[in-house]
Amino acid sequence: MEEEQKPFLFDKPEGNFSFDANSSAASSPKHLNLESSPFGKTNIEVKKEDSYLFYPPKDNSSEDADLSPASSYELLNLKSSPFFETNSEVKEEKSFKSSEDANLITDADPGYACFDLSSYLQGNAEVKEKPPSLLDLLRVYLSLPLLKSEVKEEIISLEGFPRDNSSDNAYAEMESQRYCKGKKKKKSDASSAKTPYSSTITNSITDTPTEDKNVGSKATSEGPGVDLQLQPASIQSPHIGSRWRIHWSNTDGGVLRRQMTDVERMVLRPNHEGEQCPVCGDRVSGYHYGLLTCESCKGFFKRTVQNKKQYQCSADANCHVDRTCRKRCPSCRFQKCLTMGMKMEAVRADRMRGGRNKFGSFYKRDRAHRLQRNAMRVTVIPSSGITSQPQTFYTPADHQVSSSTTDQNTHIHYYDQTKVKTEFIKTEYDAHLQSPTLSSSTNQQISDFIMRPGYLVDHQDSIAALLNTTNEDHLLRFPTTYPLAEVKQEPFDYSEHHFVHHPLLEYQGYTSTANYAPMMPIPTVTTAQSVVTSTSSTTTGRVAEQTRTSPVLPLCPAPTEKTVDHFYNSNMAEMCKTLPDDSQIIRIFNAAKGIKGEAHSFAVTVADENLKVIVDWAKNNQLFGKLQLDDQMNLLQTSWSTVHLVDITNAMIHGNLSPTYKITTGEDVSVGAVALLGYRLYVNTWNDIVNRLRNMGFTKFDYCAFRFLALFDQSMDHFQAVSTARSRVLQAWAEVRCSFVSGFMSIFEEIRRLSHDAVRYLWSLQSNFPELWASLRPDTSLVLEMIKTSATRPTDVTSTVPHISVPLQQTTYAPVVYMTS
DNA sequence: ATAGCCTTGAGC
DNA sequence: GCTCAAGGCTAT
Repeated sequence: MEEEQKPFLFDKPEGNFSFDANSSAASSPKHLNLESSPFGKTNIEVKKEDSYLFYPPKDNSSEDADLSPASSYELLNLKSSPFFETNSEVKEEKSFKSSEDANLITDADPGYACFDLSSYLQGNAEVKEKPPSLLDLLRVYLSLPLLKSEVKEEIISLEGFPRDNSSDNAYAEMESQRYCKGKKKKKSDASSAKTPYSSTITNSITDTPTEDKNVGSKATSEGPGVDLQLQPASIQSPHIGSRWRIHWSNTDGGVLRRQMTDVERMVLRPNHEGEQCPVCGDRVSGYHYGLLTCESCKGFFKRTVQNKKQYQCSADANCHVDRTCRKRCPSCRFQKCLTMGMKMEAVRADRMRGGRNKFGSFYKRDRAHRLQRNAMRVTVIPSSGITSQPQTFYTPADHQVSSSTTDQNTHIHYYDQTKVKTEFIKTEYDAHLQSPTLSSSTNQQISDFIMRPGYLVDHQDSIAALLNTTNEDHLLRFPTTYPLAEVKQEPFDYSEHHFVHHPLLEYQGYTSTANYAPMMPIPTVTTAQSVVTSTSSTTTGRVAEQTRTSPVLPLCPAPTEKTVDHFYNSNMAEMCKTLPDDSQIIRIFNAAKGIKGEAHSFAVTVADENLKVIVDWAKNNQLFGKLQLDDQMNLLQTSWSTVHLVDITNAMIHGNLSPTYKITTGEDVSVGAVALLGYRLYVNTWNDIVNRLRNMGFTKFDYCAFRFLALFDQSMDHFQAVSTARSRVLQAWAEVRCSFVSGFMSIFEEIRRLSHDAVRYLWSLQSNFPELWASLRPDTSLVLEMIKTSATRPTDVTSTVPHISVPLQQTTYAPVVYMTS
């Protein structure tokens, strides 16, 4: 056995181990059997030798094993593992609390060994003879290798697009299980445990679902392990709180794994998953009445039309509509449904159920358009591994995207050369379906544009394409939108056109054109405008002319092959792809507001949850990965607060967060107070920053640049990886902004300073308001531990950003109103 | 009234 | 026979 294993040790010092998974299958599924874990019998020997150990699949001859992530022979750092110190003392079976950790171990997984960082955060873990600090756990997490890209590809191939015979079974089961609800989906298949390699995807997906609402609390998931891939929900819901899970399982050959990253989740995402309803931002459930919308807007639209409801807006008919307030003004909600493209005629007068409607071909074409459009920016992950540079595909055929004559099969012909390519297109396509980040203000611009007279009649497909493009497209002023180019050749003048036919016009109560998307220009965006105008030298003076009549055109010049080529090959576009889903921060806020505690607890909970997102994002960055582990830790401790503030700032700019959140104490906490970790003194300053950036036309590119510049904090510029990252970001950013970045940079510096002030403030609570500090549960908050560590470590002379050393001027943190709640 | 889940059935 | 976008049902 030992001889067989040696090849997997590579050139690491040999750490002997003898592990027989078969001999130690735990009898109780609720028990953690350390003895059966790779740590169980190897620990002592490894201690003597080295802490590193490659863990091979237990059965290489298995066909499935070849496809499993086990084939990547992951590296375990046993010394860093939380089991390391405790293991020798736990010779026999050690159990988790079944009540708390039922979600960790499924019935289908006897012998499942699992260590859950979330449990540690909650203080629930049993194995804590010498519990590692939260920072230790972070170190473990960072030290874990990334999964190999082959795994992703195999998963994709099994999900099948187009399906092949080999994937039919899994696919069909997925489909059938879509209709199994809740507990029915729960795995109770004991045979799964007996045949650990029964499913390739089983071994590939270690994602563990957690209810979105359960941020920071006990996960209610069904647990990792066997057959998760057959539960779409497990892949679908990006979840908070479970991302830190690291587990080892008997059933899949003994691989220490980490949670899927956002990127991987995106790659794995099934249709519409993660997409946001263009009306309210909720999760899209499919095409409804002509548009990809959520279930609630579908129902709302149906009820409204079927019952011929007439709503009256009590305000100015321009109420904001999002998931949290969609019930508030049905008038504006319905208006937005129509504006976004829902079709009243798709509601059947005869109420006949089932079957297909006349929009079938529209949906199909729309899908094809999206697919083709997004194929243009496909990045194929080379099978050789994650270190290879992605290759960007670009095809001139995509210039015809959204043309009504586009052959929907074009992409298939073009890309079906290899399975991997085709399948990856699917995931990219899915990922870009109605971008979750399309802000309402952006939508408004779009609707302003499409509602211009004459446009609807001749450009139905174009409208659909336009409406369904990503936020990135619009925010970046890069067209979706070859059809747009056509349109632009004939500048519009509102005064010369009449409104076109629309079902709305025939609907009593909605006959006023005033109910259409308002024609008022959006606030002038001088910076963005000048940048884009200067970029599009090929579009001639027509741009200037259009500036007067359309709020959109000047920001969205007709694309040239050059500009499009530049965009789709730009580094910035690649960087943007790594950003977390915009809805992430919304979910964090919504979930955290339910956590018991006052405003500071709310803020710290939000920060803790977002920190996990930030860590995953950083961990997946190549340059970040080039840093030594200690430097990674230091960098994160320095930069997390700025990244966090940037995230909330971006969400606020684009209207993704409500201004205040009511927490369990009944208090309304402003987003600013949360963003600043409870430091309300500077909330107005921050609000001002938000407004200024909004008025400057803060785009996703800018957000991307801010986030990277925040992570790779200037104070760490003496590291090669950091300085390289910073210069790359600045260069890419300057390219897309045509060097007009100085205004943004000065505001970024303000944000950076604010974030550091906020951290100092929070730390000051420890001495100034010990009770409040204690109420924040510093023992279970990674954020607080980071702050504490930064504050108590020796000052780094190379840093330009002072570490928190002493509580600042106490007057600054006078008891203001922090204690009101 | 809302919104999540369920049933239906034409088209593929 | 499968898909998926219709309508229906029902707990809240």
